[in-house]
Amino acid sequence: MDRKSYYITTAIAYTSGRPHIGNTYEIVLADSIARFKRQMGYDVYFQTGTDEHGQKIETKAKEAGVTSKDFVDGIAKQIKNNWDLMNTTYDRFIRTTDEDHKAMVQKMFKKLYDQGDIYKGHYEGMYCTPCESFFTSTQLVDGKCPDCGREVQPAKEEAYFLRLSKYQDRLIEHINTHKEFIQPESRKNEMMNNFLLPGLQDLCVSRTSFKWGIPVDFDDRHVVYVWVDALSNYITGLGYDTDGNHGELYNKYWPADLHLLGKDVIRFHTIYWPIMLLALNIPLPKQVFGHPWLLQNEGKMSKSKGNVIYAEDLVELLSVDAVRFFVLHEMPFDNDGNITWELIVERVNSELANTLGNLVNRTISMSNKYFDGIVSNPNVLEEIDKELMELAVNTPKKVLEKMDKLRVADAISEIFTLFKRCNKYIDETMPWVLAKEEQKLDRLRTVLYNLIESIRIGAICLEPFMPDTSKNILCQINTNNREFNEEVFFGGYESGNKVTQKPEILFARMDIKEVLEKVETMKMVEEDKPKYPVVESKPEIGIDDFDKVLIQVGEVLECKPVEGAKKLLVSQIRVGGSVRQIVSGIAQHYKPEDMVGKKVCVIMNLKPTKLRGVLSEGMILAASDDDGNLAVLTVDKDIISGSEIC
RNA sequence: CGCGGGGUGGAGCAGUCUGGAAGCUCGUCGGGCUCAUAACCCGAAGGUCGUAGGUUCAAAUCCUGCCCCCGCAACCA
Repeated sequence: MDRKSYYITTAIAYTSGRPHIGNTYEIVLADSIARFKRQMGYDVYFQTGTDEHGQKIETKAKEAGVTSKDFVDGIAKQIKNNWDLMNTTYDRFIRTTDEDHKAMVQKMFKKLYDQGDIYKGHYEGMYCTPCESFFTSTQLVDGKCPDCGREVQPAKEEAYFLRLSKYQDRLIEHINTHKEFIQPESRKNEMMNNFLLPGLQDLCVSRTSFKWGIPVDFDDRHVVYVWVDALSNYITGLGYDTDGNHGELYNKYWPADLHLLGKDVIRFHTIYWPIMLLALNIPLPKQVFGHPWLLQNEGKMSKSKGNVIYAEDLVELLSVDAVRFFVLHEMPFDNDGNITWELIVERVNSELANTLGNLVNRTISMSNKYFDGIVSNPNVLEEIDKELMELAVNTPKKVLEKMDKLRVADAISEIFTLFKRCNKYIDETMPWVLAKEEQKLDRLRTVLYNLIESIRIGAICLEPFMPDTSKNILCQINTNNREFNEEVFFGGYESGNKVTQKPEILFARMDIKEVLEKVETMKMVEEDKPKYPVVESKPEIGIDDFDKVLIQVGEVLECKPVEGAKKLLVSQIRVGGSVRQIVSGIAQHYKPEDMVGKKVCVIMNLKPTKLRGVLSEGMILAASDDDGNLAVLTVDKDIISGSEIC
């Protein structure tokens, strides 16, 4: 019998910068659902990846002085490393710069154009030339560019449009008849009231203002709008083909069971994407879930606010599972969650160290102390055992119920309720008292067996959320019975097994003061890292271009300030047999007497000019960074004045 | 009157759809226990559920007005 398939995706991450804990949350959330479905016996395909095109990336790459491709290669690697660090089990990491993806997006665009769903038109709006961006009149701030504050002009640009209007009624119908399509429901209302019911404007799906994108193959002045490009990944990654020659994965897994994404991009996934699919005559995904954000102190995380928390830092201080636990447990279903170091430490101490870690530790310790680690079940039950046993058996069911509603945080809480009940059970049964009386040893054995068995069931339930911890616990109690089963019965633990002799601390308690100090230290290290200057790249030149510049070594004979100028020094420089007078803007960095005797590099064939009325016959080469530091170029070894630099 | 979400003991949240004695985690205070990671278990204090009205035998929950916070507003990905 074929197992039921389950296709889950995350939104692909935009490669404009280093991923922070909010990005990491999404992949961990998706991973926990994917793992859970696998545990339930589904044949799961889990896709994630990176969205790598667009103007923003082109600009950022330019600032960094690298090609767009090199830029996204670097970030994509960072993102993938981050996903791997978090122990996520994706099946494919797709990049929108992958050749198979690019080729199919072009075919899709062409097909939509051929059938008339994409048409050529004009985009009109207010244009800001320095920002190379169009804005609607409502976006303008005081009639000026919202980004840079400069004047904007009305402008018109040729562009391709997707006929959203044609499909909007079908989409509204679909949303109304598929209650589960958009989750949580509040997002559905938002989309309906804001966009669908007032009526959709056709979407501009091409750009000519920049080049970093997938070219429209029949009109190469245009590149495909990044969202059209990005959303397509969900089917191109499976081998969808416009001609119907789909890959095996596509036939098996599409339509997707769940698109998981941040609430900020829900519009793209519940309006544009379904309409693209409708136009291509492809079934719609079954569910789109817009998860909330992880916020830090009442504000969205952003680099400009300097309040960004990175997963790598968290993992370094805690552990992968602690971080997974925190983000999964702390994030409510449809409200934004908070993340602060104080909150993290509190949760780790209270839930992981105290409730779970200590429970496992004390139970194993008692087994060793009283029975040399042998856990057996003589079945000397008492009334008091009932509640624990019932709860243990019901926990997997409760987890399933919560997971079916994507209530991941609640699912985890159910598991911890069981662990808390175990702790209480220890106090109720008082094993240390039983141990004192010979005739109560079988009762003691039963109590410990009940605990180990409850821990076993809890640990199995924990696997999707905290895979390492789950495995660790099951190893420590030394059981091979690790199958998740909804209809679990109490007693699956192999009676007579021997638990580990030395229980390992699962989670150490943390001290908030120490943690904050370490965070400070990490921040310092971060700040100590060199800040590379932003240098705009220039067009490629040949060696012949370089040859046009004559640079020679010169020796500074004398140097004095230029009268009336704060920044200028005038130097007499001997270059070979002749002496040149050169004015340089270095007065704030060098004293005149420091310059004398230096062997500097001089551009000789620069057109002479007058600065502050003083003749300058060339230029001294110097390097400067973004913080205003400046250093004059000198030669590494002593070499005779007049030597050419080549 | 653009749209959506939120305002519940000191902190973070659930409960609101389907009205019926206000719940969870942390913190505070008191007690118990000693197997364990100063942990675990029990108990207590602390809330007029943003505010003003309305419906009802009964409202955190339904209706109306107001105040405050946050997000979105479609060429920003």
